[in-house]
Amino acid sequence: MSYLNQIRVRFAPSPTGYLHVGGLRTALYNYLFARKNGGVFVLRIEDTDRARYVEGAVENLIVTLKWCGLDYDEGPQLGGNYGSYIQSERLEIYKKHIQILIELKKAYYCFCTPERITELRDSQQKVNQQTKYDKLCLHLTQNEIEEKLKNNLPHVVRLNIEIDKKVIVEDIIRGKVEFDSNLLDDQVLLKGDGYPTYHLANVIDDHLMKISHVIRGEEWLPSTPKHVLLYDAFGWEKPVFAHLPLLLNPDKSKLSKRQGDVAVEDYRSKGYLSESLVNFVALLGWNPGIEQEIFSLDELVELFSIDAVNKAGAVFNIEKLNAFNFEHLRKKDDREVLRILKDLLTKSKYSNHSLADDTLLLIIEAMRPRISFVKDIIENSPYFFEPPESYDQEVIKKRWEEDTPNYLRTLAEEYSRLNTPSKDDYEKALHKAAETCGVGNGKLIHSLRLALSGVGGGPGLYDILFILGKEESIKRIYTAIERIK
RNA sequence: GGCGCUAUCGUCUAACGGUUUAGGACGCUGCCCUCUCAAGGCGGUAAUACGGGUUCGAUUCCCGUUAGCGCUACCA
Repeated sequence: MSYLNQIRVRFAPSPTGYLHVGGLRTALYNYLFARKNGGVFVLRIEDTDRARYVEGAVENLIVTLKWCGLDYDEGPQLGGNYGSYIQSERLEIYKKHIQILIELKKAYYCFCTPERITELRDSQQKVNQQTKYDKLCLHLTQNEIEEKLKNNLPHVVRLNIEIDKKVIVEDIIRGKVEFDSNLLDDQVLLKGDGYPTYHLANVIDDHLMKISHVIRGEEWLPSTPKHVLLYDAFGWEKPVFAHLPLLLNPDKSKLSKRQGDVAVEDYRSKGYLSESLVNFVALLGWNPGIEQEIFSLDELVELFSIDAVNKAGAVFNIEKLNAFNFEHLRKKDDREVLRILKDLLTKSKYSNHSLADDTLLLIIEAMRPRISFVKDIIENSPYFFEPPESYDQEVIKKRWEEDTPNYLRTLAEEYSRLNTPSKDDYEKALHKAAETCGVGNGKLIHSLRLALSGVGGGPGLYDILFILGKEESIKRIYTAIERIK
């Protein structure tokens, strides 16, 4: 009877300072798998590399995960029955287990200096051999080992890989993958500083934390046979493996910093909605087989199936992410967009604007089909927050004629007679002014737009008038007459 | 170099041997709508890497070639 019948998965990042989008995808698939199957989602921090530790990284990771909506059931700050969930706090556990391995002769002390290892590797490389430790220290006698240990000689502990063995990795996504043990290196399990390597720590923790499914990136596939050997050495039941396809740069290499943003935090600060990022990343390597593409996190949980995950890597395509953001922004509640907009305004040069929420809501309504980001409201239509600083030359050339000032004056006079006008009133008054001038509406419409906004495009003209209000609109008309040409 | 993984439009993908003139989305693009810019509606563009098998029939199964990627640390 398996003791892994309760579904328990984990996301096990190392605290390097930020959450990589590839990491987000891995975390998301783990989360979706757990939620879909009534399992438990564990967060575990793999901080066994002291050199790479970044202050505050764990806290940041948790904040970012939370922003994405991925709440974990056990982990740092939350606790659980299998803690600690931070590997640097589990050193004694690893030491205890490494002793078992040594007694079993599945692992052995190695006193070789880093220099010797480097030399060995170099010489192997020179003759195009695979690089591998030569098991020199495996042949030390018990006395020699004890002597060296007594003298506190620096050492590591290595996995003793058996020769001539076929190691099979069973993977949900890729099927059976076979490795020849003769090609596997005697991996360091316990480092000179007493910390375990990933290989040792992840196997021990996954076992102790009763992880049933290891869902992680494909870059781990080549080292999985070592993990399998470790499970076998301990006599432990193996979890089910699922190696996810990689997220790729446009040039198809593994997604990296050099070719754009990779931190979830970067996308967050650029104004992407977490829903968009999560939705987009979910569809990189998986899809539910229906034509719908826009999903909430809950819908993803409902639809998710680990069996449907693809094998091939997927390019992280910003253009499509932007389209997802457009879609999610359209679906977002008015009040939430308002909250975001007000927050952005506070940080902008319009921080002392005096627009009421109702007016901002009108602006949001007018701009929503024209933007992919909330910040675009401020960037694309600054005229809602301040009078135009300049007027688009192209539009002037095309729409501003000799008689335009006269038409606009007539229009302004018409508008000044209005009393708390509606959009409709603005339109009717414009028609009337055009008639008075004996010209088509178009002669007024385009030049009026230019006078009000300084540009040639944007929301409906009467929407702009209504949002700006009568006084401001008239003021802008006269200003434009003065300033243009 | 060795080992491993992968291979459908430019990109993300659908097709779980036959319902396929290979479907959708993004991008690009044409038309319509229209006070502009968008949005929206209706179209268009563009793919099974190559070669062998298996089969009555291969995008789908097998083998090889090629290409891409990953791993090859006392990093994860």
